[in-house]
Amino acid sequence: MRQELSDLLKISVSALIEEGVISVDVPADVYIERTRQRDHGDFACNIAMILAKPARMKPRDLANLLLSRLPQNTLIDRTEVAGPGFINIFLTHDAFYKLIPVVRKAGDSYGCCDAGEQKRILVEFVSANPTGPLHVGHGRGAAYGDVLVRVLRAAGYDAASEYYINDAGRQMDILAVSVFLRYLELCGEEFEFPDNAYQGDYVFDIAASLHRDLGEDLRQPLNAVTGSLPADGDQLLDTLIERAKTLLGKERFTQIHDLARDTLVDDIRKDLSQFRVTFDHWFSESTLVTGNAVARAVEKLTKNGLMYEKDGALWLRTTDYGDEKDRVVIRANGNHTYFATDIAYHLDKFERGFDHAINIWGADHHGYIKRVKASIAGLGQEPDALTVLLVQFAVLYRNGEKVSMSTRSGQFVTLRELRQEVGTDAARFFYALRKPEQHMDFDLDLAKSQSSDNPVYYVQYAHARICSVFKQLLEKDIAVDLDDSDFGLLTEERELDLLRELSRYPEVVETAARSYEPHLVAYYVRDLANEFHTYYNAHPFIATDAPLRNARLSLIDATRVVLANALTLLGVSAPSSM
RNA sequence: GCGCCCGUAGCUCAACCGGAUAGAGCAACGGCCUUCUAAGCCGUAGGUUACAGGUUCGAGUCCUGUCGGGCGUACCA
Repeated sequence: MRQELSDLLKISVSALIEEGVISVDVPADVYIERTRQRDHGDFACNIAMILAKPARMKPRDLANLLLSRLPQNTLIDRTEVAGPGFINIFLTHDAFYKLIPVVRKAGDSYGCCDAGEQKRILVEFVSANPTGPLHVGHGRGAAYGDVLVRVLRAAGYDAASEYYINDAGRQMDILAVSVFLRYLELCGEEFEFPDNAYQGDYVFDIAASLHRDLGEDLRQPLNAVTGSLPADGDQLLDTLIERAKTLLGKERFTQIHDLARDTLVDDIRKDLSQFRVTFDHWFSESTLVTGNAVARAVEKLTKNGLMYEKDGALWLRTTDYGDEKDRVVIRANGNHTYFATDIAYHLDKFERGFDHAINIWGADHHGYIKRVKASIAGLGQEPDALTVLLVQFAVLYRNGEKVSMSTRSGQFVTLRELRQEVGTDAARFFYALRKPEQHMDFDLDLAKSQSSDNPVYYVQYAHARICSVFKQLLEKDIAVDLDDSDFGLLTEERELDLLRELSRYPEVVETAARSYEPHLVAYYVRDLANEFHTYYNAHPFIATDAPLRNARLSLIDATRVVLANALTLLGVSAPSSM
């Protein structure tokens, strides 16, 4: 609808240029916006004010001239020039009426468009270390990423989702050692469990399954493991890792390591799946090492003259691309850094043929953006081919008090816990109502409460109400013919308001996709529910004569379709009864 | 110190490439169920958009500075 109006005005501009009345460049796109106030019409256009200066005309005069060249059409009822030079456009009722059959016929594809031109986009999100269950902070990234992927697809992008499994680093070794220590406890050993090893119950569970399957095969003399450890926490863990690797041998240490990883990845996958978040790919960091991708990336950067050696380490000259300092890729001890696998990973993404890569990171990682973009540029890619979207942490409040979280100490509210207490629908909608870069206060008591404060019920209720109306019709055996309705009977202000809202949906989806702001869909669907509830309270659907009844039922059926579509984009269910 | 993000009603948050009179929900107050689900609707009240400048026809939105909050500044992951 907006596009059609934009095209009409573009013809006006072109006409004036051709006639030689004004001498300006043809604008690529004439921007039309929804008005905030009803008496400004349905749409407004500021093109006259933008072109006034280059055309050397007064904005209002130019606006009138543009209107005089507007082509004939059936959409526009009347136009006016207002304020400093706005062109206000009032649409005909027919322009809205014809939407009803369009929506009902399109069904779940209403709102979809081809704005994305099927460009291939890879969206990587969550990517939490598989060293423990997901917490509510990951939930925010998961909800945001998943809805973004759904919105991108609806807007015509070929979007794929991916989870990057950080399974090649020290944290995983610490997890393996934590499991090993719990295993020794199960063998009857007694010692002080390091307080900076992983404390969670899941560590114990993995150890228990090892003990069940292998008995005491992995048992080592306690003194060889925990004897005379360094006092420093980090050194203590590193020493334990070394000893475990030596005592068990590489094969058996890897066995524990992989069991821990697979158990946790599997747990995360199930957890996310129940949160209705599924991934197209699960990408393992360790395959970059074993598959030589890291070496290949380093080689490529070396060939491009961006690597140098200093103090025994290999550095990437990221300062060439605006980073504050150069970064180490290969440490003096020969180990690759996390950054090294990240470089290889992004090289791999583009080698897979994606036009664009989106990374959704926790805001605490913002310091890495420059260096990753630098490495992409160093590999010969356009750095803008990567967009990093930051999700701010949710600060949790319980009983009015801030909840502090630490994965290592095992003190955190898990996503699973939230889901089970709040429900997936409410949790997802709660997250979806906030734009990602906004700091978020997450009130656990409110989210966990089943009260009507939670806006998700408000929207779902609107959908259920419509379904209920149609159920009533069946029960009362009232004939309904939605395909032959006289929409001209829909003259109530509330009906036109509702239609106007329905017409907005495709624009919302497209804007949400283009700006990576899926929260717009959440706000839209709440507004739509509000329009419907207002209508519902003001006018009867069933207890009217047949022609009006059919027209009104067609309208609310179209509303039902859009409510369901928007909820689906948010990954929230649309119940037919509540 | 430097860098990034943020600052909008009492609280939580919106505001469509910069547009006209900044909007919702919650909390407060007052109304609406013999009729399709009251998990609903209608109304009232609530604001110097942190502060000070600047850019222009027009700024919550862009620029500069100040204040306040969060995060980051590793041969950690």
